[in-house]
Amino acid sequence: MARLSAAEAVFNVLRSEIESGKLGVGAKLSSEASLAQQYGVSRSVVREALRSCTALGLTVTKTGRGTFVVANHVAKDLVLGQYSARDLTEARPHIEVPAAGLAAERRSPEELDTMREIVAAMSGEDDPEVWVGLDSSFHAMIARASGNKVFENVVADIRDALAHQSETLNMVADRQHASDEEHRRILAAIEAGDAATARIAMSQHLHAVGIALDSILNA
Amino acid sequence: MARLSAAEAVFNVLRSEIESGKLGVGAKLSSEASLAQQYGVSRSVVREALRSCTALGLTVTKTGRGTFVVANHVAKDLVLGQYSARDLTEARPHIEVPAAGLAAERRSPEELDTMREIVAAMSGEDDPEVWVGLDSSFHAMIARASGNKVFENVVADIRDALAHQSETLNMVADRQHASDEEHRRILAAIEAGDAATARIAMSQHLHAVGIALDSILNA
DNA sequence: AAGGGTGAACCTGTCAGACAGCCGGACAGC
DNA sequence: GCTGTCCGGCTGTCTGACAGGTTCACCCTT
Repeated sequence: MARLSAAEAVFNVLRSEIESGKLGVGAKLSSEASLAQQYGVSRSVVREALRSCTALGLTVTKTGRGTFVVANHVAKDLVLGQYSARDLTEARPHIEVPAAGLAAERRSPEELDTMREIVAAMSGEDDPEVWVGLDSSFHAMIARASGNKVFENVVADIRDALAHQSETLNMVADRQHASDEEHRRILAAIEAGDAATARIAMSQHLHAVGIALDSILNA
Repeated sequence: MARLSAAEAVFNVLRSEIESGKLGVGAKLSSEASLAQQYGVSRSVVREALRSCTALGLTVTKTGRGTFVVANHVAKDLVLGQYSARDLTEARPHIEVPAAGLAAERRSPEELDTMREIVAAMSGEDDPEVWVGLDSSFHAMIARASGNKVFENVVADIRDALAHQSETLNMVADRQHASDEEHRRILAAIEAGDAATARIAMSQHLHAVGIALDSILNA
């Protein structure tokens, strides 16, 4: 590990105190002078550390008043609808298929229960908007059950994007019953701990969804 | 618009020069003293502005040497330490391999140029911290060249996670020369528009990196 | 002539001190 | 009660200084 400079050290302390929630949003930090004294460094060093926090969006500094916490964690600057339909169709198999395989191997009983509930609820659901929400939750749940936070996060991203694309709703009417059946097959494979079958079932499901999306977009 | 301080103004100028590509990845900025003179401010102000750039992951500063550009855009989504090493090793092939294939088919001449610059800069670089920054930019650039924003975003995520894991730095000494060679092979395939070879080369590269990481973690 | 060592020049990291301008609150006067 | 003024605290910026890391040309040795 590279020896860190005093400024980096102070920055790390400040960041961890802010992110740990010890300093709530809206709280005022001590003055630069007193922070300097507290950490045994000069004011210049404190100012550089505070600049780093500000650059990350954790704090804002007001002339004559002080520095205030404005966020507990580095903001996720997610632009809804930033993904095109092609982006999604193209990327999802590469992410959700292996995630389904891992989910079959690693899912906890609680996660399995949640998936069952979701699938059951979807079967009896005919409100498109509700159904889409459940569908998203199903995919997100599989990603979480994969035990891999990368998959979990990217699927959450995809879910948010889909939820805000009107094409999704248009698609539901045609695809709902077929999807329900595909979901049951995926769930069955994950219940059985059969990773290979889970991957195949997810792959087929996404393929069918992709075709349906294409046909709507090209209509 | 709030009147901005001199430090903010200098930061904005530096950031725009870096993000516009006027200062290529790997380039060295002028010294703090000459930047101060150039913008008509004191060195303290320049240092605060540089800290902001560093906090955003655009630059790294090395004692006695200078400040160097390591990325030309700000990652949207800083997720410090969110992913475990296993998460990353497991997920990366599923995302970066297809991304490399798409990049071979879709890369623009400009993107190709940037990749060449990064690879060239890496060859002559022996400072681990700078090299890691360039390596991250290379992977991020491939993801962007894939033309798929899902891949672009998730690789940016991974990049930030890796940049803040100390294991990454420990790994570099052993892997640097081998990685340079692997990067050249990936770049060559993307230059040639050969998607299959690009996928294979990226797959081998990630496999090697994964093994190196494992050996460090289990040591 | 090749090679190795050394020092000067340059760079960043940090410090102390200073002053102007902004802000909030206390306080006196109306 | 309202207002205007003043003061103490805070940030924004500057200056000058010194320590320690880095580079490279130059010189001495071999």
